[in-house]
Amino acid sequence: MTEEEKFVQFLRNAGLKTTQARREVFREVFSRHQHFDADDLYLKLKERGAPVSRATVYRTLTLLVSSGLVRKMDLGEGRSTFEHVLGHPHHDHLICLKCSRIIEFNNPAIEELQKGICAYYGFKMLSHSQELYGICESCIAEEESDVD
Amino acid sequence: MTEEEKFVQFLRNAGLKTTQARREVFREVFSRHQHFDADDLYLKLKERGAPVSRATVYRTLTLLVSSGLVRKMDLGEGRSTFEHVLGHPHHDHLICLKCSRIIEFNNPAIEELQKGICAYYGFKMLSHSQELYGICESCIAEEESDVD
DNA sequence: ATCCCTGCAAATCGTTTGCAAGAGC
DNA sequence: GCTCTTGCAAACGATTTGCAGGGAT
Repeated sequence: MTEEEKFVQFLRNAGLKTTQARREVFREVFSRHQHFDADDLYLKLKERGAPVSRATVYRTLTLLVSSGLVRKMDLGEGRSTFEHVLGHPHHDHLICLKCSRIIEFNNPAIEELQKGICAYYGFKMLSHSQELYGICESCIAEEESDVD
Repeated sequence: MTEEEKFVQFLRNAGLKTTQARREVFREVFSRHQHFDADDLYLKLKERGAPVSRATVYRTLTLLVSSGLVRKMDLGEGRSTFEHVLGHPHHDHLICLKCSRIIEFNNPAIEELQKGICAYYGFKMLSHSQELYGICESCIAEEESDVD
């Protein structure tokens, strides 16, 4: 079953309708393989001639998150960041404070340690987020050459 | 040097003034040993008879963060969370999604692994945040007894 | 047909800011 | 006294929502 079929199925199960606007948002989300925010999506849809109101973009993103096809993250800075889940197994982020680049990483050893911490506190972990903030390799190189 | 003296010194160095309002906010922040948000502070100050406007609470929190005496965190849910640094060496959080309780933990092994990840990507880490979301021990117990 | 959806604009919420009056040095 | 501060209210930016008209089943 394709991701789009899964979404349609999700809508059907929830007694919701498969509308043109929802399809457009869906396609825009799945055409990207980087992180994005609601406004990125809104602007891209408008620019590509499939305008959907901001309200609908937000409403559809909420549905996509409920369906489990999209992940919503809070990487600081007010707005929420999203990414689709397909081909994106769980990972955490390195976030460059200069250029805002986001690098994904996955470290099973850390995940194991997290489980141990939860066990210690009798805590049942449902999800986690881990962001390392700093300066990425290319920005460091830039800083070194630039003598501004 | 006490924390308050450090704050006064910070203000002085920056050519800023040590006002009554700033002292009040400072004291309220340092009288707490849990996490809080700007509005908690605003309300507590008003209730305790040392009212300071919300604007000033926000402005002073910004100063406290710049001075390094207070840490600002984004634990999701819109508002920012703060905590003072005194006696609070670096730590991460377990956050209960039912009762909002926050448990602090510190795991040097994880920190080491993070450093390794950064080294791998040539990334210079300046700070990090790690939050494990789930259900805390007491809420689990409650769920088991309650048959609602 | 029925009920769900959409766009719009107004409403929210946390936070920031311009401005005129007031307090620190 | 000069300058930094404050409180107020308006401004903000992201997100949500009420409503009336328009589509999907």
